[in-house]
Amino acid sequence: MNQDKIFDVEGCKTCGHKMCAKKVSLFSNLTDQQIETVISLIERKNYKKGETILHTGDDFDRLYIVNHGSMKAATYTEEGKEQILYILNDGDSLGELSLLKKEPSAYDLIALKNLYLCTIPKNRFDNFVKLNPEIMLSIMASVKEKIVSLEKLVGAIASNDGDYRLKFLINRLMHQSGQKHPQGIVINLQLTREDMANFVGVTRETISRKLSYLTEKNILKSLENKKLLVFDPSYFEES
Amino acid sequence: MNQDKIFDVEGCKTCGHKMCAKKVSLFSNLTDQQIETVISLIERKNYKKGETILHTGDDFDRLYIVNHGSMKAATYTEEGKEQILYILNDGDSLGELSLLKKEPSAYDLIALKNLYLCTIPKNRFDNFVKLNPEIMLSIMASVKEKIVSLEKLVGAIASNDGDYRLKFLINRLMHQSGQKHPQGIVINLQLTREDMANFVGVTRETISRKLSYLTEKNILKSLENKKLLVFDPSYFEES
DNA sequence: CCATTCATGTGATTTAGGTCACATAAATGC
DNA sequence: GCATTTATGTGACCTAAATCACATGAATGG
Repeated sequence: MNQDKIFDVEGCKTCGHKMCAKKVSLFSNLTDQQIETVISLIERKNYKKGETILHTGDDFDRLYIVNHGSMKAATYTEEGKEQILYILNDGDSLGELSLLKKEPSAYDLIALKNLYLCTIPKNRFDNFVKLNPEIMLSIMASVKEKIVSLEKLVGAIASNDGDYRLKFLINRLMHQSGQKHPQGIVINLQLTREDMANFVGVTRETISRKLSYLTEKNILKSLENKKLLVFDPSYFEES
Repeated sequence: MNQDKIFDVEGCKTCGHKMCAKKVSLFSNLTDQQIETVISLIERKNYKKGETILHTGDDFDRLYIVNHGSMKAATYTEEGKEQILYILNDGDSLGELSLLKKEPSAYDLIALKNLYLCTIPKNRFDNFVKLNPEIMLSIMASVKEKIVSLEKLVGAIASNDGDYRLKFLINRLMHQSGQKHPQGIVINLQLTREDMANFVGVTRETISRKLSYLTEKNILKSLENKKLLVFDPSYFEES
């Protein structure tokens, strides 16, 4: 069987044998009927860890939905330093605004883990929206979430305080993808230290040192496979 | 005549004796008929420099449109440091997403100059959108602009490079509100050094020093009334 | 119009985090 | 399973900008 690049996902890893579009917040308010239609519009692909899904400048003409896995959206400075703007995981979507018009992508999309990705081509989605304008509200909610998340990121980075930036990062990751664990909360996005650094605007050395410190203090520790186990989530909650 | 707080703007300062809603990008695609309707929904108020229009936590249940003047939207860190997220001037709007639902404001809105402000209460605007759904496209365009602008701000601040942050700031201000001048481009937003600092996440001292340096190099100079005259705009263009 | 507040410029000092350098460890591919 | 690449930890050093301090200048309000 050709597992090379494209294959048909039998179903989502979490809920069984259907793309569980309902857990995608963008689709959470649709009727079962509408969900069926949405599912029929979807194209599925999978990507291996590290693979680039879309390059800066390529046509951004799809709605991207992470079925299972994680990916980052990143820009690059003139000197080549990566800036991660979004980290997406199960159920997250990107490109709601590609509805407007096809445009060259402002970022690279890169898989952080093996990725089961669903996309809906712009023209199909446009069509669906025309026939089901109620979804506009969900789209706006999703876009609003992105704005709020960017506003908070600006605030965290502008603080110029490494400890605060890291706190913000862990807090964000916990809420976005934290899973219960007997000893606390596990973050399993398979981010490298460099990814973390490139999200909050510090160097990998700084992340490394600060994580060492937090490990020493028994606030968290790293597990196999780039997982992070947070013993004391409250340490990262905004005070 | 009571000029205290509320008064009826006869018309916009720029184009004569009508609120020139057409120059508001949000309304740029509406028919004259629709524009008339929009105008009928507007409430007008004016504010003096420094006045707070809305406090963090107050109901954010209006669409705000700057008719004439400028204002900032700012959040505050735990230690009380201000972070400016948006600087709005003539024709700019804020609160397109208040369409979704009334929510406590995440920021303070504060007038930077004497401000002629138009607002449309949520329920009226909701109603208009229902009857004129085409405007959704303009709303999304406006929201998209905000996202792009935030993404760029993140990149600029995350660079951790003071010179670059300032370059970004001046570049942004030039494009947003720059006016032609025989010797270059004038920025007339009446931002204090501290405002500039609080937008790009540095201290006022740093802004002060870097502006002194640029003045020495004849790249810009400050004029009366907190105006900035940029002699060499190309210096600030992204390379 | 004067007094007080607020904004700005600039020096001196401190410091967090960047940079460079290297050793070790983990992952990957043939 | 070994070799090469990629990721990580940590020390030493350096630098840009924060901080502190103060003088001057501009704006504001009674």
